[in-house]
Amino acid sequence: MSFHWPLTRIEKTVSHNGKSVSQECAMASAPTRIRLSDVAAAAEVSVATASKALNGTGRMTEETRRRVRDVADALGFRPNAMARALSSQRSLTVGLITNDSYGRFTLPVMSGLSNALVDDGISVLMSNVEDDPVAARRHLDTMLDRQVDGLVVTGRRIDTALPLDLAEVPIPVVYAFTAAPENAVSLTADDAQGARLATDWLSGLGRGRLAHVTGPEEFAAARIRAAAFRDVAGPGAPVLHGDWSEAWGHAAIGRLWGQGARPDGIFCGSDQIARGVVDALRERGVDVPGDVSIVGFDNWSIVAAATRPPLTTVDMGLGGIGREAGRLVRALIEGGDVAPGPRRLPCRLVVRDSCGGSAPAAG
Amino acid sequence: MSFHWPLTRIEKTVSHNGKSVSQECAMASAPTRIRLSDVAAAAEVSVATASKALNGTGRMTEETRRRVRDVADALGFRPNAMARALSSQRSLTVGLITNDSYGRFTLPVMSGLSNALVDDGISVLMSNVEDDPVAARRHLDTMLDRQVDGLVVTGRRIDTALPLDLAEVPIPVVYAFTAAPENAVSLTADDAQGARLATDWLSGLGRGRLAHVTGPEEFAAARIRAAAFRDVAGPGAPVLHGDWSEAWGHAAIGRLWGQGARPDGIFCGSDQIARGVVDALRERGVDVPGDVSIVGFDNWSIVAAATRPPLTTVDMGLGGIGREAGRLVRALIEGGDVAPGPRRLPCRLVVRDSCGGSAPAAG
DNA sequence: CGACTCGCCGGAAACGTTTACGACGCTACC
DNA sequence: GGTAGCGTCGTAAACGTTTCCGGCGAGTCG
Repeated sequence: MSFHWPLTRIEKTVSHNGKSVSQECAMASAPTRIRLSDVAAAAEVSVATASKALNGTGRMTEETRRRVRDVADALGFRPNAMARALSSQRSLTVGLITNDSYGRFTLPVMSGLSNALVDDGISVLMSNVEDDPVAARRHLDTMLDRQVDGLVVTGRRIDTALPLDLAEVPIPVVYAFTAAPENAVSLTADDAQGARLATDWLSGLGRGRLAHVTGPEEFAAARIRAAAFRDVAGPGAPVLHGDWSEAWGHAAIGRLWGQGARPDGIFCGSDQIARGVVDALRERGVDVPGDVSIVGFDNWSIVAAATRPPLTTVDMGLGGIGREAGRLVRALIEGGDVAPGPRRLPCRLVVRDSCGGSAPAAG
Repeated sequence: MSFHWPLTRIEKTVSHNGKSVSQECAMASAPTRIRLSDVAAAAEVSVATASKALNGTGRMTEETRRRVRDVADALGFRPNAMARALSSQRSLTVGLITNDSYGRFTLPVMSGLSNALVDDGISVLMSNVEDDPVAARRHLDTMLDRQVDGLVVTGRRIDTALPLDLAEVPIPVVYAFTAAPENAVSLTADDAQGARLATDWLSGLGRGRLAHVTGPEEFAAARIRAAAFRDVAGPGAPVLHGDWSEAWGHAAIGRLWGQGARPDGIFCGSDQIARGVVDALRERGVDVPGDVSIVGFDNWSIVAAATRPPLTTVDMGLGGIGREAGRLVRALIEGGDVAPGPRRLPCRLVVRDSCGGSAPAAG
């Protein structure tokens, strides 16, 4: 049921002290929002009862409750969130802080988060703090002034922490897709499972000489994925660390081919790397996916789809991470006990054309 | 001055009815925020005076005002935004609605917006409404419940409108970088100026046979840029409309070269198109920037920097658009008279390597 | 038939600000 | 010295909810 501003006059029947007064409020020019007291008056109950009726609290005849609800619906009543917040000491608001200036990771997370919370009437207060601690502190303070009930922190990539110390913040904090303190509630993609998914897919297609081209070894995600890759592909399978760029993907092919290693399946640590790899192979006259199958990571569709051929890649489900962050922060706010520590959400494989074949034999 | 939670005990000196009572509130476990009444008590004035002192309203001795301010600082007082909102009927909050799921355009805008507003204590409530009108309505209603003072609407590209009718919304709306109703306050990049910048740059480098490869003609931005391009390059200069993709840039080169037209300067409607163009030229053995100079549009650094050679491109200043949107929405909220209609903010050229040469002769 | 119980509902006090209005003390002038 | 006038500050009523607690009606049992 959606709310529309009252464009007509509204009859308020106020019954007070036994005598019933009918008054009319003209709202041609400045439409006043319906207040709870208006609903109460129209339903001929007290404000207290109206509040309880609508919130499902308190005890009263089912008939009364229904009547209040019907009246509220008819009048298009929507509670004033400010008043509600002031009174209940809960703002029904969570803050989302990010340092991902491009939004590539953050926006899907924020979207999942806000969708997970909007049905509870919770909205998301967002701000982007570059890497300036002072500005970050100012944004955080503004959120705290606004009595946010919880905080979600996200970032541009795992391993780059925000310039903020949230240890003393008096509200629940959930870290999503960013570096988190040891004992915090945090959420990331399951890199190991994602890497296995990719590697299994390659070997399922009959690719036996696998290689992994990925980001810097300092990144936990890169290390975890590399380890999972070796679990499947064998301890001797080559793993090349570089940076997260196309240029590195390009260079890595030069290095592999220069060494005479000729993998027939390459799992890449990001779609950008994969794109560099595919381009380098094409330039060398190596056919993808004929000669070599490629799997990327991120499912950054703008890159994955523009690559020729379009990339088969691992999707981290950022939206899902956002939704789960919403669930967790809500649980924490409501006082539920949520075990601290990292949580990993499964990735899924998005199949496009860069691997050839169809499903692996095993199905 | 940043706010830190009080970790020590706080002496409150309450003077009431002439007699002064000193009481102590222990806050070892649950730190209570300092309220205005605490400040007032400590400064030995009334709550009203304290409020006026801190807000710079009302009249009082400069000494009193300073004393209250000093006490507030010392106590680390931060006003409760909910109470303030309820009382003053202004939530000090603006909503940002987008339908840009990737965040490529939206996040810079939101960042500029929130930075423009944070110093006034205004924060940004954000939500991403895909293209579902029902969900969009729900998000909007939640924001209105929260009494947002204004709304900024942004999108993934000019010309795709949000599935929302904001005509009846009782608060100011500013459209930033998205399709807007005729008489609304809206903000976009100055496409004509940006296109002239690019084209001038190319001819300044001595390129005389210019072409323009851009997005669909249905997009106003594409039409405007094309017109500006022809203003500079001459009415006969070829303009090729396609979609906003790399593939189209690639294909466009095939078409141009197939026709025997051999431009020596190409202005592209997006960095993605430019990338396709550059790749296609390389594949044909045409040297960029030796034989042909390329200019892109968007300064999407992740694409522009990954292209070989890195793209010289037009930056639309999305952050600036966000900041200006903040200024405008604040002005509207404060009742200032802002002329309706579209506003265009200047673009700037970011010079990388895809044009060769250095600055044009004219400087 | 009266008292006790129980369930439904209402009165009123919060929540922490802002702000209209009025009181009070001071100076200055007649 | 009384009073007008001005400038400071305090009292109290908002803002729109939630929630504690108590009253009051009806039903039941002695």
